[in-house]
Amino acid sequence: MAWVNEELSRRFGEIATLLKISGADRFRVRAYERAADAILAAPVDLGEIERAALSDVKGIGESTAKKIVEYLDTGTIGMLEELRGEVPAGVVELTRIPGLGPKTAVLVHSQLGVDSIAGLQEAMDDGRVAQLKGLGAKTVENLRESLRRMGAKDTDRVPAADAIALAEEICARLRIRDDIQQVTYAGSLRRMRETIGDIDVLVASDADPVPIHEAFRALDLVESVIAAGEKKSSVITVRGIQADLRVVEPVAWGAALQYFTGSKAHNVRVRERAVRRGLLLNEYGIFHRDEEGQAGERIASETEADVYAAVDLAYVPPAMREDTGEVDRAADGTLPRVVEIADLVGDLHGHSDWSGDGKATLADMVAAAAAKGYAYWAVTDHALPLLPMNGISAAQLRERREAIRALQDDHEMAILDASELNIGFDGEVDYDLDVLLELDWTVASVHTGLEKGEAVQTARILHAIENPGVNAIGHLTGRKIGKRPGYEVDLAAILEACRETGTALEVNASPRRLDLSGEMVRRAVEAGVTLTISCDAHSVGDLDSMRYGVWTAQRGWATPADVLNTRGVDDLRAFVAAKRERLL
DNA sequence: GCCGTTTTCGGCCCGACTGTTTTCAGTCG
Repeated sequence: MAWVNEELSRRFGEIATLLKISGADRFRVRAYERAADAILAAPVDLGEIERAALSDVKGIGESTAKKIVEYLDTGTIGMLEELRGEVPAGVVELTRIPGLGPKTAVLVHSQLGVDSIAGLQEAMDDGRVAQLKGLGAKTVENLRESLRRMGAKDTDRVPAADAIALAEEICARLRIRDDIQQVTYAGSLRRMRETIGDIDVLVASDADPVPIHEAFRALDLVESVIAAGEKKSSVITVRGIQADLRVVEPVAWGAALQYFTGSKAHNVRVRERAVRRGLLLNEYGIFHRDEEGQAGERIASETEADVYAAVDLAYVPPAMREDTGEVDRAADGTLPRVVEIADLVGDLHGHSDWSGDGKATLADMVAAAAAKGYAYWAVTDHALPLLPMNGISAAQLRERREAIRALQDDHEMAILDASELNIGFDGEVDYDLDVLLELDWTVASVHTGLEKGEAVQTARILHAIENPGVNAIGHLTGRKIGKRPGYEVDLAAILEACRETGTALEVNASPRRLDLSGEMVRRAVEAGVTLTISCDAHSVGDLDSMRYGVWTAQRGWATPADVLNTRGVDDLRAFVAAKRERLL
């Protein structure tokens, strides 16, 4: 049976949305939103566990547990079906327009009978919307702009890979000002979510913030201004990505950074702890409350660690701030020490121009990897015959081996004689076993037949895992963020096979891939599977991507012990040898 | 609807900005 959590989470999220439009109590709405989050974050398949244990999951109470059981038994949730009957689908669609929330959606529906975006356009054109109480000409103009923008792109989120350079450019433009002490980007980009909705830039300045905001809004990267206040500016950049600026005093830097990094759900958790302690937490610091509950004396604000400590929490790395249990673990001192970039001593997936798609020579790639201070770097050029365009034959592989030997004399770093194998339709890989056993390391990946279904993909990958000459599975789902979704796999079965055989799973650090995803990393860690974090570099510049893989691994709570390339070259060779001994 | 250093009921995070208001509701993050 397939993992049921995602579908369940979607349904509870839909209940929350429909309840909100129906005007339900906001705390009840939030309870359903939290249930949806809790279900998505659960590290176990809710379809598989004891039903009595469902309400043990934080955020799932008696009522939610009942609905989960109902879904498992019947495939539907009665309450959701009823709500769908009450709220027209078109009204839900209206709330997808930025600036138009549930209140306005209900207003235009009840007063004007509008139940679609097309209907809204019409009602705006003939002036009926502007006549409604609380709405006016300016609101209509803003809604038109939102709709125009929505029509121009197919999604409101962009791959983080597309936003990173722009965010760094904005920061660099501001950093040159001498009235600015600190500047960084925060938000979902700092948490390394794989797609982002906007870029959040934070500035610390002890000067007048107004000129800083003016300068930000006047950047030539800015296409239009959405909001222009004294403390906050919002703009649309030339690439269509929204960017927000907040300017705070240097003393509030830590509190503002914590606040502005999010996630929203994480911040709510932390602020709830503050409330229970009679404190107030906002973007300016953590404060005692006076008799009226207003902010009194400031307790902490200068660093994020100070803020967490003030509510008795260990520091939480940004990538873990998603309200998936990290606050409770930070409270009782059991938050895992997640892997950091400094823990990595090697990179186990990279290409030279021996591969058809490699952009740099073996010598250049090796030199660049050595400059990172690595103990080892695996050159995993593509293989033949399964990848005709880019692969190399067994004979070329042996030729390359001579080149590696020659280079090795110049480097302390071990150059691992390795290969990225292709997983064929039946799970076979390119080289014969005797050729595989001559190699130091192999990673096997799917490059063809991406359109095939879950059963086929799972079977071919499981077969590759059983091969004693395969040491890791590369980019497990084949996704390209923002371009194509990954194919489906039975992750539970693959994790089990990896653990049984001593095969690693790769966290591909290319910002276009991030494959495994953070969620899948979490499940792999739970299952006790060994991970690798590798750049899959095709150029010298790609070797800088390691941080994205590390942050993705952090999102899945991976510790140094979970990651093979935190270990020295002897341990790495032992890992390879252990699988061969087990299966041969 | 969920939950507990406020523990089985009474609370539930916090602030900025806009537009339409004349004191604030709606939206967003």
